[in-house]
This record gives sequence, C-alpha cells and structure tokens, in this order.
Amino acid sequence: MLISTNNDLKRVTDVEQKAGRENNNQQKEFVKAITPKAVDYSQWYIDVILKAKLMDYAPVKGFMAIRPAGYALWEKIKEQFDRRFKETGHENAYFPMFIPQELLEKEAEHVEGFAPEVAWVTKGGDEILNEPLVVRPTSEAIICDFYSRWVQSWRDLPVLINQWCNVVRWEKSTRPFLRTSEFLWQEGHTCHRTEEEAEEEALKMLEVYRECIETELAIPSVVGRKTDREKFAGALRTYTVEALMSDGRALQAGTSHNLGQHFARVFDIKYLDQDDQLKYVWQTSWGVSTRLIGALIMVHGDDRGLKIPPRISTYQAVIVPILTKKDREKVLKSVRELSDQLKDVIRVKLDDREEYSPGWKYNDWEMRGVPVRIEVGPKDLEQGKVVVVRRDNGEKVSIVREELTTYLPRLMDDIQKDMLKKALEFREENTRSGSDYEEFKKIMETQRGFYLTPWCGDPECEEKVKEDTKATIRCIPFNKKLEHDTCLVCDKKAENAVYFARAY
RNA sequence: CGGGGCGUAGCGCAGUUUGGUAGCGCGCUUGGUUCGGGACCAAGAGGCCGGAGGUUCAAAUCCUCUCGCUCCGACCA
Repeated sequence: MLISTNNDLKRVTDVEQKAGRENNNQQKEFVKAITPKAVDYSQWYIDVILKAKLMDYAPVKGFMAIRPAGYALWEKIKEQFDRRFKETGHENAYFPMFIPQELLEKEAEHVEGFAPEVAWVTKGGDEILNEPLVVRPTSEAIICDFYSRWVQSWRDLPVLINQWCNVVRWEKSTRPFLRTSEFLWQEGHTCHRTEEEAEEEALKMLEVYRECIETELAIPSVVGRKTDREKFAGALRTYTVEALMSDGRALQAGTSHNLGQHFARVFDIKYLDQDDQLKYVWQTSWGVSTRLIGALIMVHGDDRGLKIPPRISTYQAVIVPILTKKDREKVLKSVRELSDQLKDVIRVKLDDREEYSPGWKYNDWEMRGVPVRIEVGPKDLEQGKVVVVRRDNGEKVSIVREELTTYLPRLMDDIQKDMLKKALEFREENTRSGSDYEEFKKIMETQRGFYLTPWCGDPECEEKVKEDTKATIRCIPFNKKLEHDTCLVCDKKAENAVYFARAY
C-alpha cells in the first residue's frame, strides 16, 4: 500500500503535490501508523510496541532494548509484585548469572528440558575454560547448590528467597516481550520442612500472582495445574496463571512449581529435624516475567495503541495546553500551577513542548496509553474549567478546576475497574464449554478462546488435540466438575475438566 | 535443519528488467509563521548502494562467492 502511494506521488507534478495532496497523504499515513488489529494482529502488536517506544530490536536476533517507557512499566509492575512478596515473608537476594555445567546436569529432567536452549560461555579472555559455563536459563541449579550449604537444621527453614534478574534462553522463534532470548523476571526459590508446607507455598504464590495481575494489571485469568506434558522440567507439579489475549489466544502469565524433593536429593539439601533424622527439604519456585508487558498490550490495547491501567501507568494523566499566540503566557502559567497542584493526588505529566501541535500530542499520548488527558485552553480558562478525556473509552467531559483533586483519583479507580470489567467480559464471552470435538475444532480455527472440557488424562488425547488444532491444555482448574464427563477426544470417563486454548 | 523474501541516508522505500553524475517520503538541523485531533513556509545536513572478487571505457544495476536480517515450516515455553 505504501509503495503504490509513493509511486502515485512520484507521478504527479510538483504543482499538484503542493496543491494539497501532501496533506491528505499525511493524514492517511497516520492512520497507517498502527496496523489495525483486524488486518494483521501480529503487525498491530509490533506497531504498538514500536510506536509507544517500549522497546527496540537489538543487533542480535531475539534480543531487545527495553526503552524508558517500557522499563518504567516494568518498574511499576515489579513494585507491585515485590511488595506482595515481602508481605508474604520473602526476602530478595542475588545469585550468579553463570552456572557450571556440572551443576545444571545434576537433575536429569531439568537438563533435558533446558539443554536445547542454553547459551554457553566457553572462553574467558584468551583462555578456553576447563568447564564451560551456562548462562542461567533459570536458577534452580545454582541456587540449590547454595542452599545445600545454607540449610543445616530445621531451624533454618523455611528459606523464602526471591531474586529479580535476567535469564537467557536461546529461542528459535522470538517475539518482543512474549518470547525473547533474554528477559527480565523474578524467581522465588523456597525450601520447606514438609510436603504440605511446600504445596501451600506454591499455591499461595499462585494466588499472589493471580490477585496482583488482576488488581494491578486489570487482567483476569484462570488458574490451575499444568499437565505432565506442560509442567516445568524437574517439577513435581506446576501451577499456572493463564490470561486470554484479545485475539483469542492464551498466554501463560505466571507459574508456580512444587519441586518436591527432586532437586533436594540431587543437590543434597538436607536438614537435621527435631527427631534427630536427616531429611531432604521440599522446595518451590515461581516466576513472572517481562512477558506481562506483552499481556498488558494484548489484553487492553486497541487500534490507537496502548491502554495502560492507571495503577501501573507511569503517568496517570497528561496535561496538554492549547497555546495560542494571544493567550500563550496565561495558559502556560495556568497549566504549570495545575500540574503542581495535581502532583499531590496523581502521577501527572505536563506536556508543554512547543514544537508539537495539540492534535499531535493527543495522538502521541493515546498511542502511549496514558489513562487520562487534560486539555487546557483559553476557552477553559475563561470558564474555570478543563477538558478531561479518558483513554479507555474516549469519554470527554468538562470539569470545574477546583474539583479536579477529588475528581481525578476517583476517575482513576473507575478506569481501573472498567478496564478489568471489559477484559473480564471478553474472557467470559470467549470461554466456551462442551465436549463436542468437531465443534471444538471449529472454534479453535475461528474465534479461539478457552474451551472448558472433560479430559480423560491420557497424554495421547492431549497430543491428538495439539496435532489437530494446535491447541494445548492450558490448565486443569481446581474444583471444576462438568456434568458431562466423557473425554473430548476418546470415550473414556474423564476425571477432570481442563481449559484448552491455542497459546503464545 | 527445509522453503520463501530482503540488504540503497536515522526509519520506510524507489531506482536493478535495458550499466552512463544516487533519488523520494518521514524524521533531523536553522529561521519564521502557527497551535481545541499528527500545522505550514524557507534554507540545510545526511550515502564505501551488506562484503569480496570478476566482466566493462563505465557497475547500486550484469556474473561468481560470501555475510547478515526476516517470514513460513520443523523444534521449543
């Protein structure tokens, strides 16, 4: 499309160009700045993250720079999770990025799971290393090595440690934020005295994830257990938070694992219990990553760009002054006062750049997802009012200036609530239930979404669905019984209901 | 690993068929006029045409080799 536009342009004469066609063309260009979701969802996603300046591609495939706008978002998300981790008794620490090959190889299932995607360090300076080092794809191995020395007595338990760091997984196909070769995340690693306590921890953190993602990111989810096929390499059980993107595909937004004693046994993490017996600890690990930013974009974003929920938005409102020649100084003075005044109640940004027109700024801030825009021009000054525009639904109202300090915080709550509500409605509309395989196949082809259905538990049935439809079992929800109990694929009786979906 | 596509200014591209002084849009710089949904005028800056070899009086363009990126598939959370 762009190409033909350029060709057309080149064929017209200079005179014709100057006669106004340029103007028209520029307007069209802007509409094209973000590819509409309906035209090409993947392209929409890429356009949004680039236009909103969340990231930029690195010279190495699968890597990216997280730009200030994207990183600020991560910082806000991080803050919310970190607070909850501390509230549930965890402490932060930091472990090394390089893991000796020998350590990674201790847990058989674990190596096997990660081997295809580890990055190796084989040289230090000029020296070829005796034992190559693995760049952490996750830190179980190195942390367990430390824990084997740190844990001696039952009095040392529980160990409740979290770390914020980067990890590297050599991915074959990558997408910004959703799957990159390096990403930022948090990994909690805990040790417990009993199996029950570890299980309780794994489920507790799963709930922390679910609640935080819902409250702060305004993303509803379904939680449950992973099937053996989908569980973490080396875990006893894996639990997951699954969110539904606006194209009907599911995204794993967070996972929590009960590691059982698999790692404790191979890394020799033992404690002397009160009964004078040496026992292996029971462990958990759990993580969320910068993938949440991808979820945020795909759950809330629209054809104009990002929509950030107020609770995690870097700026909750942006003030755009309308600077006319006549009233320039008056308006500037007024918005500066307003900005100072609002700083006490919300995170506010004054955009007083003079090189951009108000219209340009509207589009720019909308693209970047700021929840509220406040317009202040000469007409507003006369009336002692300002214009307040919501990003989530476009609603535009004129508000008396004095009321803003009470109005805006309330508006932020409303927007947060409405965004969650909208996402929840979408989730519900796109969660279907049944056990008709033909209908299921059709749905996975078209609207997608979640499909809640009985499953006999046989990995072969799970595999067949994947081959036929590319859909996988996202999770086995807790306490979900269906009236109908014949497996979606075979005729066997099903113990559990599961959520199927095509996933990222 | 298999198949397709692309490397020309910061970004997006045209120019390659038919060899002949390297272009367009956006962005950037300076100055001015504007400012309630991506304003306009004027003047500028910016290129080893991915790399190496060859053919030719002459190569972005033709030939050979090579490197990189990307999409689809396979593999994988």
